[in-house]
Parts: sequence; C-alpha cells; structure tokens
Amino acid sequence: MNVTFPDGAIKSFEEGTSSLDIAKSISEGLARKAIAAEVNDTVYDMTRPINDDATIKFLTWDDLKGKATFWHSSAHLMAEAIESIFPGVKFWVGPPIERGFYYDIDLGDNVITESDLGKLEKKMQELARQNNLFIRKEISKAEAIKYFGEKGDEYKLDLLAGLEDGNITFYSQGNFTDLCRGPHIPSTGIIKGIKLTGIAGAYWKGDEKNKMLTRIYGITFPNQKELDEYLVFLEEAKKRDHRKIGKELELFTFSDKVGSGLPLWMPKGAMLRQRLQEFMQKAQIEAGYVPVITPHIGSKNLYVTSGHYEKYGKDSFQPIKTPVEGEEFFLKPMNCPHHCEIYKALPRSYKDLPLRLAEFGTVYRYEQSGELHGLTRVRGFTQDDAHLFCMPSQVKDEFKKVIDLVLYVFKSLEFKEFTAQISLRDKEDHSKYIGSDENWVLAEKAIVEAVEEKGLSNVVVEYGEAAFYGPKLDFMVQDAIGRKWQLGTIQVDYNLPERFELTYIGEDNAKHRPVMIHRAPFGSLERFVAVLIEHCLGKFPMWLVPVQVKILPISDKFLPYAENVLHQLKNNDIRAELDDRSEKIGKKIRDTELAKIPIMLIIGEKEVNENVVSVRRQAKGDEGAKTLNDVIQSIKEEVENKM
RNA sequence: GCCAGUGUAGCUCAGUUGGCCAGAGCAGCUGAUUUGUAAUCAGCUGGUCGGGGGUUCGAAUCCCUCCACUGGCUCCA
Repeated sequence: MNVTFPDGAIKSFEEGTSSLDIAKSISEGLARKAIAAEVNDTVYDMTRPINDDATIKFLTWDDLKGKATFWHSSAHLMAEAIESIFPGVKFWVGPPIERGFYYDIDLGDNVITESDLGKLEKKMQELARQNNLFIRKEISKAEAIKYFGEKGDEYKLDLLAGLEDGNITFYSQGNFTDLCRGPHIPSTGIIKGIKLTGIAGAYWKGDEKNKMLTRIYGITFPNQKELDEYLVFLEEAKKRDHRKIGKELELFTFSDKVGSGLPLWMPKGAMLRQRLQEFMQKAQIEAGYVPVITPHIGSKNLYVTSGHYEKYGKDSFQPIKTPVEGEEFFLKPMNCPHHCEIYKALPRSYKDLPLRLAEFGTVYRYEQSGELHGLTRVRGFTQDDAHLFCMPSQVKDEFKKVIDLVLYVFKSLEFKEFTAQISLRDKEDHSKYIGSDENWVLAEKAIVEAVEEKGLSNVVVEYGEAAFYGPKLDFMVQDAIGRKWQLGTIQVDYNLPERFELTYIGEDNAKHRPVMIHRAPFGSLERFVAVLIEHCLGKFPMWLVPVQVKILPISDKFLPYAENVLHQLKNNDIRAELDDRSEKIGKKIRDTELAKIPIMLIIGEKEVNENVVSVRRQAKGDEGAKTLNDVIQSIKEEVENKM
C-alpha cells in the first residue's frame, strides 16, 4: 500500500503496517514524539494497523488533536486509578476538553472530596509509571452488552444502545477496560505531569431531571515542567479576577443585607460606569439613536402581551401588588415591551423608520442562586439596550450598522480576542420557537449575510442556540480563567411587533408590520466592566480611569501650591485628587501605584520655585518636570485619542 | 435549583488532638516626624469567630439547620 505524507512524499509499506512502524521507518525521534496519527482524516492509535492506501499525519503534543488524544487517555488513566481505589464504581463518559479532561462517575455510596485528589494523583502516577499499553479491541455488540450487563453497568449499556454493531471497540490499559472509540496514546508512561483540578456534580446526560454524577476534572502534561508552568499561569490568572481587583480598587461591593447578586457601585466604580455610558451615548447619537426612559416596573399585562409572562413568569421575582386593587406589577426583566409601547404611542410612517430607541435600562432577573458570579452574573443589571424598528428590507443594513458599533466598542477598549457566535434554530425541532417559518428563514439569512459582508473572523454557528423569538449574533470574550461570557448581542425579532400589533404606514398607504432588532453592544454594564477589569488588570485607559491624577506634595509646606494645582486640573475637567497626608513621598508613590492611578504629580521645593510639576507615570516611573499646562494638554490629548 | 468545598477585625491570614479575657500584618484613628520617586516611628481603636439551634463542665474548633461565597452542572428573556 502507498502512504502519502504531509509534504506530498509517497512511500510504500506492507499492508497492515502500523503508524508506529511507519514513524520508526522515518526516525526514532518521530516515533517517540508521535502520540497518534491522522490517517485519512481519522485519528488512529499509533499501533493500529493501516490496511489500505492512506494519507498520514503524525500528531504530537504540539497538535490540538494530539493534546486531545493525550488527555482522553489521561481520563482513562484516572478512571483506572479510581476503580482501583473504589472497586465497583460505574463510569459514564470521560472526554478531553479545552484544557484537560474529566470523567463522569457514579460513585455509588463512596464520596470523593478535594482532599482525596492528592491520593488519586499519586495512584495515577504509579499506574503511569507501569507504562501499560493501551490495547484496542474490536468487539461485537452482543459481547459488549454481555460484558457490561454482567458488571451491572447501566451507563455503558445506555451508550451501547446507541451504537451500531461492527463499530464497537474496547480499550484496555492495565486492569481497566472501557467502551471507547479511541484513539489513545501508545502507553501510559508518557503521561508525566498530573494534576486533578476539581470535583463537581454533573447531571447524567446534562439533564437536571437525571441523577447527578461526580465529575472529576484534571489536566496532564508530557513533563513536570509544563505542568508547573500551567500552575503558575493559573495563579497569575487569579490575580486578574475582577472580583479581587474590584475590591482592591474600591469599584463595587456586595452586601448580604442588600441581597445576593445585587451589586453596589462605589464612587470609583460609578465614575467608571458613567464614562462608559457617556462613550456609548455619544456613539449612539452619531449612529442615529434617540434616548428614551422607562420605569423599573411594568404591569403583568405588559408581559402577558409580550409572551414573557408565560415563558418566565414563574422564574421571575414575584409580582408586586397594589394595596387596594391588587393589580400586579413585575420588576422589568427586559426593556423591549416598554419600548414597544413607545413605538405604539404615535402613528408611524415608513419615513420614520428605522426608529432607534435607546435606554440604559436596569433590569432584574431571578437568576438561580448557584449561577451568581461576581459582576458577570447578577440579579440586577443595566443594559445598554436599544430597539430598532425597521422595515423588513432594512434589517440587513441595520444589522450591519450594529455590528460596526459593537466592533467600534471592542476596538476602543482594545478587546482583540473575541468570537462572534451566530445562534440559529435547532435544525430539526422547531417546536420551541415562535413566529412563522418564513420570518425565521428571512432573519437567519439576514444575520448570516450581514456577518459575511462584514468579514468577521472567529465566527461560530450554533444551531439550537437561538432565542425563542428569533436568531441572534453574540460577541463572546473570555475571562481571566478561560470562561466564556457573552457581551454584545444583536437579535432579530419578528415576534414582539406581532404581539404588540405594531404597524407603520407604507409608501402604498397600507399598514405593515415592522421588524424589531434588540441590541446591546456592552450587553450588561456589569458584565462588561468585569471583563474590562480582567483585560486591563484594573489599569484603565485615561478616558475611563476614575482618578486620572494624584498630586503628591513632598511636605505640608507645599500644600498651598498643590491645592492650586488641584484646582486648575479640576477646572480643566481632569479627575484629580490630592494626597495631603503627612507621609513620606515614597509611601505616597507606593499607595498611588497600587491604586493604579496613571499620573502622579510630585511637588516639592524645586517645583514650587520653578512653577512646574514633576510627572511620574504609573508602572513607568519618573518623566521629569513639566509645566502644569503641558500636563493638562497631554492628558486631554490622551483622552481625545481614545474616545 | 443540584454536587462538592469555604466562611475568624475594613483587607490578607494565624489559631495544635474542644481548655486561660481570640492573635498578626496592612488599613483606620491620635501623636511625633516635614520628608525627593514603591512601605517613618510610637500609641490606640476595631471581632455577635456568617446566623440560629444542639452536644459538652467548657465550642472559632464536634453535630444539625439556614445564609453567603468559591469551583462545576443545569439555566440564562
């Protein structure tokens, strides 16, 4: 048979030669490094015979697919260790993930806690050192069912029920055998750095009605050094956590008395938020939006009309009732119904469209207690919301304009790494969506085309992720520890205009139904600030930073001069503070550095005599003496350039 | 909501197998110091040991329960 290599070279081998032997024929080094081989686009074990002409690419630790194979095998190693300590436990699935692997296990009456993980790691290391081979075995469905039936393993039997006979394989290493399609690394010995990272409950098949299994997460490396580096990376990432930095910089806080998931913005955080709002307002006015303001509650009726009551009523904060009539009001969980009523307040003509109603609307949603997380998942938050009402023919264009706005925001804040996720209907099951088929097709087409025409990179398409009323485009970014969060969102909605019976008079003098686009470039201010903090480590750009300048007099003697400097800065709309404590200059500098205030102005005898200020830049150091005017101008320029 | 873990001053953390009025550093306050580019010195204040209940002669330490937080799962208009 002929084997084609990635460089186009073709070599001839005897039928049934394994990838390992082919690698050996090239070099011992390659044979040692190769974890698996991609044979005709399918990943094979190194030891699996190749029986026909094929193209081959060797996978090493440096390939994503190589890592996935390595981690998948590591999951088996972990399972072997667990089975040896807790005989009789049952395994569900153990896949590789973005960083490491997990295995879902039914431990029966056994309990594993985090303090047991060390023991488990030791056992894994011991088993790895035995350097057991991963052995692949093709098996008939009947035999497989018999094997797991005798073990009483309902999980593997459930897996088997979905598999076709003739396409079933077992993998064994050491004393552990698992139903598995593979592929695997040649043997356990190459797994060196082992760290089990967490224990969690996970519902069987991801369904909360099912039993909760124990999920153990881990990560492994081909050497200890890489594991150590990874652990250092994790430590570093923790330092970026917005919850930590937010506390240190006095941006926001939470209080048990106020309630969980209800952030309290402290003066510095509020300043930051106001700057972001100002930035967005300016951009939106340029883009033709008009601001509106609506109340924090709305009659139950409003949400019955919108359909949200039926869908989310039970999971919301429960209604507030008026004392006399008993009329029910809900805290608003979204702004769109209110905005629909503003649309309806006047007769609309096609000449009025698109109508873009914008509001920084604070909404309240009863998120499950286990979901709350810092500022990224809260129960009360402010959306930079807007609803665009337009003619069907305008949808794509409006959509593209919103994409521009989102990209402008990301660019202004130097968010370089993000993915755009197009969320469409489930391919088969259309029952959970409302609205006509025809409108869905139109809306999905508009989004896909708008994204294509904008040339977005990093686009993923997810079927079944659409909102119940329409498809959407979300912009996702990662936080400090790799979790993905949705920021900006754009959603097409044919449903609400229908439910609220919105109309406009067309050119033909007849009534037509407008289309609605929901959009929020930040998403929620809270979540956006959280991600922003983690991106810049709390070192905000000049136009955003709550305090731009700290004035540091060397001694009390220079306070009058310093106060004058403070005055002039404030008169120039520069956010400045004066450190009038009787501390040494080194201490004042240290405190200001830690507060991440970008500009320090140091004032001593020399500066007073020469009518200048000494400038020190946060994290950069002394920049020498300048006139106050020069400093003011350069700060203003820096602010202008970013906005 | 579910699984597991955590909860000691404003912050970061000590507190041996249950045993003297619960400790430290930082922050804060008072005083001294008047300072030249990342921590001046001294003194003082500050804690229902998350809340409640229980076991015990005795509980921050053990048990139950509720709350909050952390890591996941499910959910996310």
